[in-house]
Amino acid sequence: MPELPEVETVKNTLAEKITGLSIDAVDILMPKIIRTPSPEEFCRRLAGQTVLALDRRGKYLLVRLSGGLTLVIHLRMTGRLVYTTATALPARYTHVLFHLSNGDQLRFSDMRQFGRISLVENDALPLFPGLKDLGPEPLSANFTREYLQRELRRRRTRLKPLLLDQTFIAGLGNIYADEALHRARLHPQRPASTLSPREAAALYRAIREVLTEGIAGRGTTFRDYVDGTGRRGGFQEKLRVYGRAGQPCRQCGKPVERIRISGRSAYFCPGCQKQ
DNA sequence: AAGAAGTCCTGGGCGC
DNA sequence: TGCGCCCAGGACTTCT
Repeated sequence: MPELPEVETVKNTLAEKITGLSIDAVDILMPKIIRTPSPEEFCRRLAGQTVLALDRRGKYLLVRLSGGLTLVIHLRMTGRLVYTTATALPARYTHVLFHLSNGDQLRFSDMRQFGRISLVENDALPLFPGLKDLGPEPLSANFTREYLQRELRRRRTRLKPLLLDQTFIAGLGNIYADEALHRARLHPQRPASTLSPREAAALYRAIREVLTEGIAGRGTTFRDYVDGTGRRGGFQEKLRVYGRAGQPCRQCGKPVERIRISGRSAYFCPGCQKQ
């Protein structure tokens, strides 16, 4: 599941390949993947534009183009964006093909068809649904210990759903949220407003640490994730709780537990993360 | 207004 | 062995 470290890795690997190239043409094999504008307008407006740079905001990949346009791409669960030669055999579930000016291709594939691609004018980006309400970037200077502490105090919800709330903090998903809580030794059910300043500081440190290490590990391939060149991540080897129900905690040896919190699974160690 | 639940989607794991 | 049920989950919409 592409979360912040995975999207950052896709961004970095693709930037190397496609920056400076232009998009000659686009084939849309599954129209619903294009959120906006219409598929026809999407192809027409994209043709001839040059890739200026790649950025990331939360789990959104932003492809900055000439003509004052930005491609906004969300991979959701199983989406992949991979640079290939034109002759490479198309992966299963390939839904959109971008023909590049050097003869190679950028291909979007997605088994579960949850991912979405939009073409947005730069002026409209700050208002774009999904982007406009995103919380702070956890690795930027905007995300401070004070912000986290202040926001935790005024929320009545539990820690796990709060970390998944993209308007609270951008980029965390189920994997890194569980890993951050384990590192901070905090129970996922803990009401956010009950954290002491010391615990809030531990959570702040854990979030930044786990995301930084995730990026250094080139992301987590739990199932489907690959980077912009088709390579798997390496951080799955370093996971302490996510997907490890029944296996011993790497810190204390107690078996990792899996519970459901507001419809989502949460992995935690009952020894390290007391209620 | 905030929080919870429903929706989309398909491969894989499990039970019988 | 094989069928069918159910689960995984990010963001958006709908409900309470």
